[in-house]
Amino acid sequence: MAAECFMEQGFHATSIDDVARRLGATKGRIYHHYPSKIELFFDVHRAGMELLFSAVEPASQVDGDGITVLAAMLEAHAMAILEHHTFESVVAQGVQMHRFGATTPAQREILNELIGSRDRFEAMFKKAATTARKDGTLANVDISIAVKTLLGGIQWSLIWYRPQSDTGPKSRRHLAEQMVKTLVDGVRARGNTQAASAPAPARSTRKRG
Amino acid sequence: MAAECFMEQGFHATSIDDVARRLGATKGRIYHHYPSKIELFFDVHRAGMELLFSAVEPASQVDGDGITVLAAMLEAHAMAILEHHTFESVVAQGVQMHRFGATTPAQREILNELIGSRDRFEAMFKKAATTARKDGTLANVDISIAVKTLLGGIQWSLIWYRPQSDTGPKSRRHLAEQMVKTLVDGVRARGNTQAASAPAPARSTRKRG
DNA sequence: GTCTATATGCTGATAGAC
DNA sequence: GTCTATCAGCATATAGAC
Repeated sequence: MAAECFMEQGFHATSIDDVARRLGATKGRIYHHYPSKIELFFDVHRAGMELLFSAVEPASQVDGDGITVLAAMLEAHAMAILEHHTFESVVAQGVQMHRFGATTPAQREILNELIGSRDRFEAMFKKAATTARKDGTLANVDISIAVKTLLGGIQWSLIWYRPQSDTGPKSRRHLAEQMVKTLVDGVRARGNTQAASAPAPARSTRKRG
Repeated sequence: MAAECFMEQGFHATSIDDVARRLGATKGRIYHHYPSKIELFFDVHRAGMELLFSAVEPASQVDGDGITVLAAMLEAHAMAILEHHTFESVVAQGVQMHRFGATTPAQREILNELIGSRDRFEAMFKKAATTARKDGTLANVDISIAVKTLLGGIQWSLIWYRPQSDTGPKSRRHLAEQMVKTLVDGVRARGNTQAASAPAPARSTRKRG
């Protein structure tokens, strides 16, 4: 499936001719397999979601306390995003497309199905966070907002990650580990410094200069 | 400036007629002020970046240790993103556009300038993180990756945030606080549980079932 | 300054040859 | 199944009236 040009230019900027050219063929071939451009897009979207599920579901079954499971899921997600960033860019586009755009009722229905799977995906992380809460291993945060923020921290790598600067699975693993460490443990130093006990960030806007 | 329809449908899916209609006018008006569609887009992008700078720069001057300053900057950034999410969506699109697309050398040059300001923006956060490191208030993370992850966690709200479900500045403030708390303090419970001392997430994939 | 045509090119989709 | 025309519609941009 060479339909990953959607990633490079976006759905609207990508013409069927572009896809066909990259495939070394002409439009005829594509329209033989797909009735319309948007259904091709949906298919890529669907494949992207399946890749995410098959990466994260096993991770949700690891042994350990709540936060350990959540961290494993996040790392699996991060690895999947980096490895299949072409597909996952399309997924992200689909989410935005759902938010507005989709015109015909038929398209709307398919999009709803895809967004539904997206919601089930997020629910997996919420469930893991809830388990960690009961566990006592989750910090005192709003689970819904926290999960969106965690996933966002990882998914934003779709924007800045450049695969060509990648030397292979090892550097991807390093990236994934660092992202997850940042998100799970935070950037505030742990331990017995005075900063670690302050519960909320200061909001004074008094200036120095 | 009603050119925020770029946010709703994206650059390519938005026609000049769309923008003009929302403005209660016709194309003539727009082409009188802007020579082309992409220059209109660039102008919105530029405005979006200025909004970010004028939100975060004051926050970088608050009193406090390194992590406190960083947290204040993140919260200011989050508030700006939520308040001006239309403009910031355009900024995000511009980043992706830069990654590939931009065809003519003239467009490329303008985009480079805009992306340059984006890099200066990120550098502010890296500088604050470096200060916090010297401070001892920053956790042991890769600063470059951590900053990208922190900003990503906030910026992903561009995708899921629905302004209509917003009851005003107060709920935005709540969202911003929760996002920053999640990012700065992490989701792992702090304190004297056994989990808090484990440095890295487990990577065993042994299943239960 | 703002509007109403209008030119020009591109793109999604179709029909039919091979 | 895949390719080569080809149609029809739409979008950027321009020219000129008011």
